Amino acid sequence: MARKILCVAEKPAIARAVATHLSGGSMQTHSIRGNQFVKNYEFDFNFGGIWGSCSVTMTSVVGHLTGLDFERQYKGWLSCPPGSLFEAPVHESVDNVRDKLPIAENIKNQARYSKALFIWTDCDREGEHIGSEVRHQARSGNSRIEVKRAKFSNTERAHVLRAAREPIELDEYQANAVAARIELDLRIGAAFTRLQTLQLQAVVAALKERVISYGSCQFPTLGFVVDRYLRVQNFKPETFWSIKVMLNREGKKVNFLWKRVHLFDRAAVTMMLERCLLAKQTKVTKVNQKPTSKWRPLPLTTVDLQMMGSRFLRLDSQTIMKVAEALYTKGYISYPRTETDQFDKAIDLKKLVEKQLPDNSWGQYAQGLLDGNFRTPRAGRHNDKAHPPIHPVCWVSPNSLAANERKVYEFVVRRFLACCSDDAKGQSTEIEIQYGEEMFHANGLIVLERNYLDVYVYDKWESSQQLPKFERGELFEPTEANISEGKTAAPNYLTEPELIGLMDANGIGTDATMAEHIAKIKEREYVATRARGSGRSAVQELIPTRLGVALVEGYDNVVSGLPNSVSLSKPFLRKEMELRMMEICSGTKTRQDVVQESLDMYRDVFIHTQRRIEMLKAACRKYLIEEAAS
DNA sequence: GCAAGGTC
Repeated sequence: MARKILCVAEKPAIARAVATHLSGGSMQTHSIRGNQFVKNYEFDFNFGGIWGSCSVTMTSVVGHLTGLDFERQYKGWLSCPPGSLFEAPVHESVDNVRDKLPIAENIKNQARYSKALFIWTDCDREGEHIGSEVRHQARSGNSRIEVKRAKFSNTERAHVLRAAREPIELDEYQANAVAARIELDLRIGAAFTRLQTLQLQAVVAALKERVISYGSCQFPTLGFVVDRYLRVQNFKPETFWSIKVMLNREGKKVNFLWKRVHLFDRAAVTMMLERCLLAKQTKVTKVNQKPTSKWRPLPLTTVDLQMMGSRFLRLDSQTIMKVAEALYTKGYISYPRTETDQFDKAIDLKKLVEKQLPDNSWGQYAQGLLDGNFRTPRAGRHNDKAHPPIHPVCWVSPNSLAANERKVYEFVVRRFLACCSDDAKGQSTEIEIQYGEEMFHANGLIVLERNYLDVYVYDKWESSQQLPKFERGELFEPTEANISEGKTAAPNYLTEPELIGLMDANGIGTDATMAEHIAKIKEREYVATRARGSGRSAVQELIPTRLGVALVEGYDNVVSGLPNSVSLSKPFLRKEMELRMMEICSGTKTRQDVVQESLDMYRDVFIHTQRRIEMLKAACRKYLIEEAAS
């Protein structure tokens, strides 16, 4: 067999899974020198039309292979004005940390003897860029090597075999979009970080030796926390009034709620109630009884895992991701970083359900699914075309898991079984009445079939008190009708699941990094966590520190004079960068265009900040000296 | 001593 193909995946686990399928399980495994994670797998495979029978070496990288940095003379913080980092020369090199050099060497050496490089990185934007990094290494060993990539979105056997026989081209546009992102994040992050750190350290003693970093993701993340904090601080409660109608019938109390909910004008409400009382009788205008259901959850994505996890498992998002990664590495659950909330038709879900039969808590439930209760999961609207939704891969005894691992594993399994179940079914009743000119309603619910709720203990859906009988058109005199008074309540401080939801909705960070950004602004002491409530019902809330508030207020003051008022603590700038990346992907803009445009925009803000640096300093003095003293 | 994104 003369021809050799070099396959390179994005991570060791994919290399192993693909090699196993292509070789039918009979590959040879070799460790590489200098890296404990990456392995080379050797076997023969018939690629069909394109390359025919070949010997194959399948290996991997471990995420990005290279990093971008400034030339040496710009590395010292005092070596140049921070603003010059917008233009300073940069270079890409193999990261010397975490044993990446041996991985690069391995690819270069293997490429020497290979006819073709076959890239198996994830089929997303970052994956295309990692593929281009791999290509660069391979070409340094063999400049004439042919380059292809595999198109795949999971490691099901049939799917992998087809991908192996239908190679496509690397998407240069997507790789370029990522290259632009990398350069912008570096230049903008470093320039602003050095500027504000050097300037603010000199103002307040408390900031000496502290790094005050700026990042296009960490600042908007901080902005969300501060925004909510200010809304809580500035909240003024308002009194409102409402009309309540109650009827005693068949020994049951029925409370009717006002259609207007409440008003802030006491006199008006009093007058409305008086008109009701004048009418004496109320008339039933609607009796609506209909079947209703509570939908089973969607297949699990990373964002949902983090949001539901912080809410129900009492773990912060970073812990959840660490634990999920450990479960993935041990082969218990699928890849935990995914945006996909729809299962591919090719996945044999019943086989996965069957694996859970031995479990003491949910084994019986799983059996029920196999005995006829199984339903095809709902399909959400997201598909990253790289990974399936998070699901259990095999059953694992709770005894062999650490406490946090057990919690996360149990959540993943229960969620998966819930997805494969039927919706909960019930009957809802809505009674609407007219009393004078005003409308009121009462709602009832009877849960008839719990279905997925039996296994998905995190959702609550319970029958309300049963309503007595009403008939459309009937008249009755209410037992009570009066005014009730209430006060609007201040919003709560932001919780971690809420913050993740905001980041997700605004495109701040990715599924894999959102937890890191939150951890980063805690590490920088821009925000702190505090428990709201106590015991089992305690919730962690995020509260900005004085420094966090000072930075947001200071920058808002700085840019308030700019014509299109760009705020560094709002998500808009990041969103704009995302839109420009998409333009590179669609071919309407080049990488150079986008880098130039974005740098011009941020350079404006930067120069403005330098000119009005006093406003930033003043905000820090205000919060860190005056307030600390008072 | 800076970023964000991969992954371990």
